[in-house]
Amino acid sequence: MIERNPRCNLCRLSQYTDTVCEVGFGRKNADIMVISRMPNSSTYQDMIEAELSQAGIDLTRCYFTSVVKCRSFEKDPGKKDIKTCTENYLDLEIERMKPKFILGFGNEALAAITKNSGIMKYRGRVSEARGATVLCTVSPASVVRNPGQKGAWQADLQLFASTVSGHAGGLEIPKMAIIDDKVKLAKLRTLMAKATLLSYDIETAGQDEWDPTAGIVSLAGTMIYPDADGNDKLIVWVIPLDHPQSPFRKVWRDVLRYIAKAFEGIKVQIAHNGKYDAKWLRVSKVQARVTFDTMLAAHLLDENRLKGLKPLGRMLLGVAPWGIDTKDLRSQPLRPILKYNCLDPYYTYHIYLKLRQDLIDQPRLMRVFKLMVIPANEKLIEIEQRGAWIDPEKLASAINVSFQMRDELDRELMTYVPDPDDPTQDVKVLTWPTQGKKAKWAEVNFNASNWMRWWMFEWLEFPIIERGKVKDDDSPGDPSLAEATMVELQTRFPDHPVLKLLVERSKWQKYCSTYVTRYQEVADDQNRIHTVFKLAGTVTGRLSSGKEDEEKISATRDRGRGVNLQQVPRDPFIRGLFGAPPGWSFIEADFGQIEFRLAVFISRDKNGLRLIREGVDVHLEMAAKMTGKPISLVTKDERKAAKPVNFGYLYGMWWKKFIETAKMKYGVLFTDEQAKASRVAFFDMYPGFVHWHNRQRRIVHEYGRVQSPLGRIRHLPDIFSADKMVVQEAERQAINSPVQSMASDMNLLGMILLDDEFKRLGLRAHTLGLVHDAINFECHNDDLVQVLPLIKSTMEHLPLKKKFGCEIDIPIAADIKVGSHWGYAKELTDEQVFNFQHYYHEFVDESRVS
DNA sequence: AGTCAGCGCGCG
DNA sequence: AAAGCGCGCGCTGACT
Repeated sequence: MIERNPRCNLCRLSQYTDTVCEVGFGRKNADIMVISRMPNSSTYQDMIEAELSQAGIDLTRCYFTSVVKCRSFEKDPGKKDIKTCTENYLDLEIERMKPKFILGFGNEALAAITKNSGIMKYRGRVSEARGATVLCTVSPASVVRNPGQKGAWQADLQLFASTVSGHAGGLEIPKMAIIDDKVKLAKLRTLMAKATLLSYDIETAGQDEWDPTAGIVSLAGTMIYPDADGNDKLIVWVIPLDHPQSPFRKVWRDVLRYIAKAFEGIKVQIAHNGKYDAKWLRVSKVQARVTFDTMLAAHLLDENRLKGLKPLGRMLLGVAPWGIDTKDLRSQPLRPILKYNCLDPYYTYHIYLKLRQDLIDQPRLMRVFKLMVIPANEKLIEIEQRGAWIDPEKLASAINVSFQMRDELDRELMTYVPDPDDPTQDVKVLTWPTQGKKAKWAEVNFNASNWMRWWMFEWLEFPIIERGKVKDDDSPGDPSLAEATMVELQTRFPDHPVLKLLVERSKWQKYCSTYVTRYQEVADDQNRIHTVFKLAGTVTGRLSSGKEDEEKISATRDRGRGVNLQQVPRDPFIRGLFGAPPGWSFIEADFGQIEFRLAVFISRDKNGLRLIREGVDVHLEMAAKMTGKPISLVTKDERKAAKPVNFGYLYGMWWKKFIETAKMKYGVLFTDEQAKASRVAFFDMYPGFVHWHNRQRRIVHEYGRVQSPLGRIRHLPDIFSADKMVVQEAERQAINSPVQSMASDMNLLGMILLDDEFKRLGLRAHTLGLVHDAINFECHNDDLVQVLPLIKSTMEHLPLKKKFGCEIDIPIAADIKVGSHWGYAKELTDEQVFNFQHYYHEFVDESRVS
């Protein structure tokens, strides 16, 4: 094959290895090439060989080689090393051997073979490159470090084996019925009316369902219906809709309306990420529902697994990835679109059969699925479609103010910037950095740019306090320009005006870029802002908020409409933009100190139970304990400083981090001794937490997973890692997860029940969104008197015992705020909530009429 | 022009 | 020896 060169010194790695330049080994005319990132240790080589044989690969057909040829434990290969080494060795090996199949391990192998980067994205995909069929997956080192990856890793290798053997897929693909004329459509509708189950999927074109140029390209289903003898029959069908080659291209909306009623009548409606499909279909007047979502079920059963339809198809059904490039479907030929559109719901149906059985085998999870996940999904469809109202006048003025503030700060800062064309004033100006290949002067840029680093640390000569990650080539990381650095510099140079200006500027810059302008870009013609809430976006069961994955792809332009409504700055300048339209009020209902309460509930700490039952402010209590003062003398700042103590130490924070948090978030300084003492004080106050932490550690070490009191499971396979740091991380997650999980499930359940009640009682109130432990509503002013007490009592008395067999023996508090706008909503006392008619005028601005 | 990692910061 | 947890996303700069 190729010669090794023991004197090779083309890259740095040769200096860090015992054996310079180990080339590949194995069969010389092999048709399978296995490429690792560097020459494998015998452990990893054994691991790979064992798995490959297990998957059915004949090892004598293989040639094993690597991207870089020097193995080093001290030094990770950098980009340059990889490039140099590949060009000189691996490229030759591939060229000479001409393998039919290539298996790559790790991101380095992926990059060397396919020029792509991002192994977590590209893993497990079969593609063509270098004249071979290629599959890449994570490296064995990564699997050992994070044992949670093992299952998916084995599935990748099995897929590779089945690709090699040519026996792809365990499912027979049935004939598809293409519904392309009126007669077939009428027949389909008749079958639909009888059907008991439908798995459906749509292909779409256009930015989102409200885009005037948007359309549903095709609708496909896999359907179960009884035949004349009452036996279940399966049919796979697809209707071409808004596509140039479709017979229905001009009447596709009518076609959907024609089948709507039959569709809506089907009892079991299955989809993968069905919220997306349902939203599109509802815009076209088909009230599609999701009674079983395979993505949500897969995620609930194992939150760590890949939950896309294709990976699930590969892992659960053993089918090879299918599909087409979904960009601009209307410019592609129709036929393959229909074919692939059919496969999605067909495979979804088979995944459904498996996952449903898995849930039946785990009744507690099934309960969470049926009582929490599926109803929440239904509510979220409506919440996302309704959107949150933003005040158009306030928004317009906020945009003006934000830009004015930022530009004014820029102008002030510019007085400290030298003129680059006037080197006479100071020779240092000659070091003004360049940018780009043509040695162009860098523009002034007060964001975290290279120019900014020069200006701060060379021109203004501030000391470098903190640096970022060390680079690949061992050069030191970039000097930090984070706010924490600025604050630290401020303590050293309190009189320097630049620091204050910069901290202020970064706030306004963020408002301009991330908030106000974005809000205006995405607001619809009713001044509503829409988000996408994901029920499978977090490992704990919390929702995440933002946009569809597809919308994230284009980086700058066409950024998609989805906005994260869980990170709206608390500053009333921003939060005050959101509200309720005239005639309506905005309500925020949040669970007070919920995570702390639940930690006490779960740990059974006696003192914690007592404090909570007595309604004591735990932060105030901690402040008193830390300062040694009686509660009445504790200042506001001291109480503020106690907050990070409670929340940090609760989840395993160490005192060093406490000092940082206290300084950064609350501007309170602590010495090492005070910090250590605060940690002691915390566990002294809540001794039960120590035992609870230990119990969680014991459970996770034994079972590799923990469960929340409502039944949600967090799998923590990393607990079996050989890396101590990884293990400890998993231990802290085992402590945090059940608490965070239960809190967010309570919030979710509260939302579901309230939304049901509003509908049942005909109250004009809607959920606008969820923020982890809070629910935001809008409510017609005339219905506030009924709605406010309903919200409070529902949230404080959730039927957890009835629904999840979990009896809570501590008080739960829902704090209610009302106002015309979120940022200005005022908190109500219990008396005000339950007798709102007497306080109406205090909280409702009647000059705002609809 | 698009992609990606790293940083930094918004929220609970 | 070293240690909160959970998210999304805009910007920069390097690269293709």
